[in-house]
Order: sequence, then C-alpha cells, then structure tokens
Amino acid sequence: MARILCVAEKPSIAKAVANHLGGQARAENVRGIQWVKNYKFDYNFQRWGQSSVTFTCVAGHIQASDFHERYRKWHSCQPSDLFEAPIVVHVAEDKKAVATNIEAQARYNNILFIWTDCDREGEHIGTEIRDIALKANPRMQVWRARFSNIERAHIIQAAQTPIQLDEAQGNAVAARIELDLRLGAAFTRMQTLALQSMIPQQGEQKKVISYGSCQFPTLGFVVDRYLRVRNFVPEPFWYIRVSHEKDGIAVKFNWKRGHLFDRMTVIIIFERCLLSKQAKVTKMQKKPTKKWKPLPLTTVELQKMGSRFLRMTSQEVMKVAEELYTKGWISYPRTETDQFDKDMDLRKIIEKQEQDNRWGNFATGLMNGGFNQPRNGRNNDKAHPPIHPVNYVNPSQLNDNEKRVYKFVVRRFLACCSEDAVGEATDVEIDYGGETFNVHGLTVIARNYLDVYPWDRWESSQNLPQYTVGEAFEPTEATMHDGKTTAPGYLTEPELIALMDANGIGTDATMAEHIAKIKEREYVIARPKGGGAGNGGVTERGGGRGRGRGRGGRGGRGGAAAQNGGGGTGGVQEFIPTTLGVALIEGYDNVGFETSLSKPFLRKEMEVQMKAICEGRSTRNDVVQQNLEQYRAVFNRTQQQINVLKDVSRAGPKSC
DNA sequence: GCAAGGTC
Repeated sequence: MARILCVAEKPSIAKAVANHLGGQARAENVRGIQWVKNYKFDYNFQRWGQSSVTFTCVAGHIQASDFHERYRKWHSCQPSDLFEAPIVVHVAEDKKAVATNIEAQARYNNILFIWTDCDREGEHIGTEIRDIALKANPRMQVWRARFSNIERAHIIQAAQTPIQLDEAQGNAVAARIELDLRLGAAFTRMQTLALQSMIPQQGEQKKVISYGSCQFPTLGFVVDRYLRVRNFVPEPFWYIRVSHEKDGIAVKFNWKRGHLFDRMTVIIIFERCLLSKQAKVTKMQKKPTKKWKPLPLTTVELQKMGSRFLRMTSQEVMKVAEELYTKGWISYPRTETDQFDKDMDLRKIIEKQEQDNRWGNFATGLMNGGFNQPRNGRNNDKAHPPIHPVNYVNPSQLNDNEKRVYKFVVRRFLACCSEDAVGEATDVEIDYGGETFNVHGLTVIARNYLDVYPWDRWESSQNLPQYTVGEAFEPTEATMHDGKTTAPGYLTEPELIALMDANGIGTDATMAEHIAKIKEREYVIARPKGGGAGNGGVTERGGGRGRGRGRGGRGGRGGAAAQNGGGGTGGVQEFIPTTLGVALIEGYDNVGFETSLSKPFLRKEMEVQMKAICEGRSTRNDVVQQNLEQYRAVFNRTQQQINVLKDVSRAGPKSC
C-alpha cells in the first residue's frame, strides 16, 4: 500500500481536506506545536490506489533567509557589501518543530503530496516543504494538488488529478525574497548609520531608519498628500443659485456649470438671468433608481471599512479578524475574492444568524423569500471565499473589538444576500436666462439591505413639487455667491489602504503592517481626523459666510496620535509625516534619479518581473542581477550625496 | 539594530 504524506499551508486547510477525504480522520498530536495535527486515514487515489495517508500542515513559510554570519553585525562590513554578501537559507527558529514533523513523516512515507495555496507564495512554500522532505527521504515522489476552494467535490477532484510543482512561481518568489533582503538591509544600514547622529535619540535604544520596498512607497503616499495640502493655494470662485417656492416647498436649483473662476463672467451671466425674469422648465423626469448592495467582503475592504467606521486601526482590525477566524466564528480573513461560489450554501449561513436579537429578524426575512444571490465583484484569488460568518456567536462571549468586527462581517454578509435599495429619482432642469439649473430629488421606496447595513447612507431628500415641462415661473430669488477651493485633507487610513491596494504595495495581509511600521519608525504620526483642513477637492460655501478652517493643528508628537476616540467622523485616523519622513522622501527625490525609492512604480516593476519569471520570459538570476545593478546606482549616488539627506533631516523627527 | 511574505 502506498504511503502518502500530504502537507497543507495552514491548519484549517489540512483539517478540511482531511475530513473530506478521510471522513472523520484520526488526529494525532505533534510534539512541540499544539496547532499542527497529523490526520491519519486511508484513501483510494486514482494514481496510487488504496493508500495510507498522513495529512499535516505548516504555517506559511518554514525557511528564513539571512546573510551569512560574517555579515550579520552592522559594522562587520560596508552596507554596500550586502548587495553580494552570501545568503543562507535555514529553517526559521519558530518553525523547527514544524520542520521536524515533516522530516519524521517523510521517512515513513513514499509519496509527498503538497496542498499549499495555489498562489505564488504557496508554490514557494511547496518547494520549501519538498526540500525538507527530500532531505529526510530522497526517494520520495513529489506531487502537488491544484485546488481553489475547499468544497468537497472540488477537493476530491484535486486529489485524483495531482500535478507538479511550478518551479517558475517558486523562483519568482525566491527573487523577491532575495531582493527585499539585500536592498532592505543595505539601504537601512546605510541610512541609519549616516543619519542617526542627526536625530535626537530618546532613551537608550537607537532608532533605525529603515528602508523597505513597501514601507517607503507607503510613506511616499503620506508625504505626497501632505505636500499637496501644504502647498495648496485657495482659488476664489463664483456661482449662481436660483430658488423657487412652489406648493409650499422651497426648491434650490443648482447651476449646471457648478462654479466659474472668473467673477466678471459670472456677473454678466447673473445679470442676464435677472433680466430674463422668467425661468422655464426644460426637463422633469422621474425614474426608478437603486442603490446597489455591497460586494462580498474582501480583506482590503474590511480594513478600509474597519478603519473608517469601527474606530480601530487596520492592524487592529486584522488582528481581531484572525482571532475570530481561529475561534471558528468567521471564515478565513485574508482573501481577495469578492464573489461567492454559486454552489455555496449561503442559506445555511444566514439561518445561523436568525437567533440574534439585532439582525435575527432580518435574517429570517431572507430565509422567508428575501434572499438574493450576492453580486459578483471582479476579483477571485481562487483560494478563499469572501469573508463571511461561519457560526453564530453570542456577543457576551466577545470583547468590544471582536464584537465590532463580528457585527460588521455578519451585517455585511446579510446585506450581500439581500436586495438593492429601491428609490425614485426626480430630476428637474430649468432654463433661466440661457443658463441651465437643476435639482435632484430622491425618494427611498424600499430600504432593503440598508436596514441591516447602517454604514451606507441613502436618504430621501426633501420632496420636490410637481413641475411640468414647458412650465414657466418667476424665481423667488436668484443670488450670486462666492466660495474658495479648499485644500484636500491629510491622508486617512482608508485612503492610504486604497492607494496601496491600487498600486500593489504589500498584500492584503501585510498592508496594515506597513502602515504600523512607518508609525513605529516615526516617519509619520497618526491622529484622529479633524485637526486639519477640509476634506478634499472643491467645496462651495454660501455667500459671504466664513471660510473654511485653516490648516491648523500643528499636531504635536504623541499626544492625540494614540487615541482613536470618536468624534463625528467615527475616529478615522489621518497621517501627517514627521520632518524625518518628509526629509527621506524629498531627499531621495532630490538625489535626482528617475527611480526614486519613494515611488510606487518600483514595486510594480518588481511585480511585472516576477510575472515574467512565472511565464518563463525571464529567470530568477536575471531579475535579481538586473535589479541589484539598478539599485546599486541609486545606492552609490545616495551615498555620494548623503549630505542632501542630512540637511533635510537635521530638524529631527518632529511633526511638520 | 535591517525587508516582505506566509501564518499560529
């Protein structure tokens, strides 16, 4: 009988797959790790016949890379030596027991069947598992399962059609690992050693001024917005508003042009309006409208919504979501997928929520005919479903943060399974002195999903009176107003996450860590929003009224930064760079390379090159060497011009 | 005393 060793990327997959293949598989404990179990069962594989199976797992990467010992101490070599210093790959300290388990199992089995996630990192983890197993038992045959969800039929199909590991994907990840290590360490040491003396140190420990391919672009976004706020010059504008009272309703028509930046022009147009006396209705349209229910929940969306509405940082949201997942209340919280598999039994999940006294009635309504299949987004990582509740948990068993995140996941899920909100939109357009003015009205007819999802706003506006096309009237009032463009606000956490997502900076699982890192490094401070300027773009102000707040709030270091208290904005954090943060970004911009380290396209470029390795158009070695060459030029140039960096950062890590 | 990625 063949003896098969199966290894998944994480405990939950091992358990789920083992139970699909082996019924209630027998779980054996593993010495030194409580969260790994070896599941034992028999299974009849098409390829190997009746087999005795051991199904175990790792927990992400097992191997770690670091420089050879001789280069590990900071003063053991020049930072630039790290571009070519030898790298050693070894079992990570906290994965020793995992590796030992695989070695021990490998000796007793003759086939290795790898069940890591079917993504690039998963492919690399597969090669790590293979290398460890083959060292213990060189005669092992190595196979890999191709699966994209853990539905029973799909898993059985994967078990029956094993494939080979994709070396190219593993190599792409290996290239990323090497580049991140070499460049991260080289630039970090160089910057830190050159600039440390510039920066007042508090306490014993010296601050590290780190560089990383993700943390620097993240900082770049914050600095970019900060500079746009700081360099903002308000521009005055003028506009016209027309009021009309009908059926006892005061209607305010907006100018279709919005506003113009030339006062004389507006005056001339305004006078033409006044001269014409009568306005004429040119359009009166009522039509059904909808507000779409939200898409199934991805990790990025959870972090954006969490940092906006739950009074938590994205890092806290992720930490709590992982706990809820580990305890079995919600599904795997790291997913890019915003489509539910059409075979998934969503009603079974809804049913479990009926007992809740907050949203139970809504769930019951869905069970009794209100159910609608969720919308499909555009993303599918082929590994995990959207985040959804798995089991019902009574709020008394959760702490405050867990309650918030669980509530959000459940309500979002129920909203997805509900119906779009339905309303009626009314649009009225008038012609007044050759100018068009309009007013938009909304009547919400059926709130539907909004009843369970309070984070979307869609309210009926004031009722509009009945107009008919061709009708003429004399406006009650026509007025000319002025306003000023206002500065955008400082970057908020949800905005930063959206930027990182759009630019491929970090992954859904790491974005929150990069944000935490630039705070820890004192490149930025975070504070509750509200201390700064307005909230973006152009706002119009009523005639003569006081202008917007200044961009006051010289956010003191520390202070309010740690709070996530609740103002009317729900405790959204905004980020302001420190002098050090601005200096680093501006310093590298001024070094005068087109490859400024702060710019997000460098990371994108690496992504493109990784893809090239995956598709066989490039090799690991080519990509590594080519990048090292390119960055070495930046490195040398920076070292020559280190005074530029020194000058700008002399003021130390105070808030700007 | 360095990175980013996986996951516990």
